[in-house]
Amino acid sequence: MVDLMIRRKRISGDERKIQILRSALPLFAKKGLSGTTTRELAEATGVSEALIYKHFPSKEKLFDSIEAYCLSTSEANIGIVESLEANTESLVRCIYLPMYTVLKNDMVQNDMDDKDFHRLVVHSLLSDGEFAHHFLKNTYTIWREKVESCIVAAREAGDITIKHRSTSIFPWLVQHMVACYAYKHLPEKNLVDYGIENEDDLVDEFTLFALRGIGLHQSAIEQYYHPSTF
Amino acid sequence: MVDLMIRRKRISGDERKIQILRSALPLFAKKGLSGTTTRELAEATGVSEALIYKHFPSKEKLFDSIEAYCLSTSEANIGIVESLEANTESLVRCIYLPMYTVLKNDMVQNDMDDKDFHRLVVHSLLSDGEFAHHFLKNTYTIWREKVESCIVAAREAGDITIKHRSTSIFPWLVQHMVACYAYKHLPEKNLVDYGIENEDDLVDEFTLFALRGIGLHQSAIEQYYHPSTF
DNA sequence: ATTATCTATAGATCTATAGATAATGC
DNA sequence: ATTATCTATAGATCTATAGATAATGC
Repeated sequence: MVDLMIRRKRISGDERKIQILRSALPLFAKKGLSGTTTRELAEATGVSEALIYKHFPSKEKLFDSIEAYCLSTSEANIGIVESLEANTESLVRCIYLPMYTVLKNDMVQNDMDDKDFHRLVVHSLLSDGEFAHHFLKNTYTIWREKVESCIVAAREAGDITIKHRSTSIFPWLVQHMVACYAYKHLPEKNLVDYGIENEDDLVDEFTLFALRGIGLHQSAIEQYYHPSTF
Repeated sequence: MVDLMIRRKRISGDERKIQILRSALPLFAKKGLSGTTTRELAEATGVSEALIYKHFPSKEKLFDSIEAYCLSTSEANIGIVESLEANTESLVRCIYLPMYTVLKNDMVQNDMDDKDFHRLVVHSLLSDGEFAHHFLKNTYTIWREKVESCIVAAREAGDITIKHRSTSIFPWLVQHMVACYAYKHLPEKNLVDYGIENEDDLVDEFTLFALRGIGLHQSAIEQYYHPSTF
């Protein structure tokens, strides 16, 4: 009762705090706030439950901290997008980018962090949507504005001639395509069969569908869509 | 301790069972299996917790029964789709149908059942995906096959000329568009701004985007897309 | 007699805290 | 001396069952 205490390696408070955040993330992502117990959280980090409460006042606050942590560490490929000029070529690149990022990441790697991030977003859709809102804002706002200005430029260049009621709908529709792809790939079970094996071909088809959907002329698509050079 | 027992109106076992299923559905949909307590389930139906266990052996089995109940009562507009001939006009109608169904339902009515159904699907995406799988199969299989055969017919009629790697990808992309629309509208918080107020206009833009994305010629779209007559 | 329903409660588990102990760094 | 960590446990809550009681239908 005295010297049986099993002690882990002692590390600094800040280090341990981040360790807890990191090991709690996949648990909360998969089982949600209510589905994860403090016992599981402690086991995942390899510490006692009491230690978790030294760093976070409650399970809820730990969950909140994880969301904040995720948002702070997610800086999309914004730099690339920001530097693009507003023209038809950039439009093609802008549409290709999220398709490539999401479809290739989710298929190829076992990059569980990406999946868990999406799971947190989906959990948020089932609660108040706050986290989903911040995620969409962080990740997509600049990209969306760029897409819109490129659509305007493409129209001025004569590469789009059909009438649009709104340009802002298109980036959202593209986002919907990739988001739903990601969501449907969260479970192990295969939910969709696109009839396309090759990942690059799938990215192609998603991108071409979207570009046609936006109303970009086939000639412009053929001129500017060369994924091998992106 | 003897005659203080508060008794509800006594109804038949089968009736009560369905009553429990129905009042448990919105709870499970919103808070998930682990987030809903037996106490809440009992209160929602207005019976004791013990009575719930007379009808269902466990909370998990009750949840399973709710999923089964939902699947059994969801018969999409399959009849309409099945009767359509495979041609370009049917393609346009087929794409319009889910857009109209989901976008109008979710926006106009306070038809909470539809939202809760989607919530159950989303919860399923966070677990094993079984329910989502059955939902997709039930609701979309016949529709998907019709869309594919219509695409083939439209190509034969000369209304689609671009090459496709696969026809089966297109119904899925359309499904993704409406599914993600529904998911993003689950929380009260407004997550997306399409820049279009009018619901019919929004259905239009979704549908036209998809039809163009499939590669249907603009002339065919103009010829066949007349939502007011659908 | 059978069925629907309740009260009461056991036993498990979960969240959170109190208080002790060992390692670290000044 | 301060900090990191643990054990032990209180108190709440949750799932599920046992057993009693009242209403129904034959």
